[in-house]
Amino acid sequence: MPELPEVETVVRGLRASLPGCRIVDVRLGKTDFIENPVSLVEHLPGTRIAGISRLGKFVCVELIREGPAFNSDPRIFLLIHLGMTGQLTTRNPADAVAPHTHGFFSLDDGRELRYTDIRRFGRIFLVPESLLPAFRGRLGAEPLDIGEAEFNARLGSRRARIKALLLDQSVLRGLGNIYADESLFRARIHPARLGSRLTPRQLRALYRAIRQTLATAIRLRGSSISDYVDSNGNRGEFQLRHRVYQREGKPCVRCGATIRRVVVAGRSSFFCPHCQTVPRKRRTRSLAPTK
DNA sequence: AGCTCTTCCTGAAAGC
DNA sequence: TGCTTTCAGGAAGAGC
Repeated sequence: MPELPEVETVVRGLRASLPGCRIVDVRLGKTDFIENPVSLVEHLPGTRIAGISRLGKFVCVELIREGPAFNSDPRIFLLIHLGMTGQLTTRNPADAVAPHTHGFFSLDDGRELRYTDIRRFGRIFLVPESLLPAFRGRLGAEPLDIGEAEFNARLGSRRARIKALLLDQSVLRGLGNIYADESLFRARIHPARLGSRLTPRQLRALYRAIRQTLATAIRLRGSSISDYVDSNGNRGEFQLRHRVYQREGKPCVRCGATIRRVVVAGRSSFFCPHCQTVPRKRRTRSLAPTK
């Protein structure tokens, strides 16, 4: 499933060849996951791709409407969330169309940008430039940009479980189930521990673990565990480095204990019960000698 | 504030 | 063998 490293890989691939191209035609299949399909067909043809970037798990395509009619607000942003099974690839029109392909964006150089999404958990919508800051404001901080002090403030003050906080896109933007679990393992923190119960040392370890995990995953072009492929249709390799994710019942690479799975924040959470100690239940003072 | 449950969707895997 | 059921999960919304 595409999380920050996968989306970053897709974005880098698209950035290598799309900027400068003009969108000449838009065709859509099923549109129940598209916020306003008519607006795509109306507004995209004729725009030029000025840049491709990533906002959390969103691919952000910067488009410029050229011509005198658009002097006031010429810039629009096409936001694409890949959901669970979304794929964004550049193809030639003659290439076979993969099943569940629901978006075709024809380019003036003859190629086609295609959106494929088996489960249609993705989202596609347009944001005018004037509304982009508001959209960005609803998302949390970029995990690779945030400083340690702000990281501590955002996570260390919260009484929710750390796993829930890592998955909450309004806290940090871009982490999903894989990288949350992998980062917690590397920081030796149990997923059910409360943010406010983390020690300064643990917060530091987590901050570093997230950065290191994401950086390595980007270097290996993401994790391909089900449908993920990059913009050229290639799979990533970070799934080979997973230490806990989907490794229930297997030995911990660090200590040999058996990896376990629990549900935290409604999500499967894989962890090593030896390396990531279970938070202690709150104790009453009954342990003190009664006399 | 934060938790659980539900909804969306499909295909893989488990169950019978 | 083949059909049916269950499950996974990102995000949003409801209800507690």
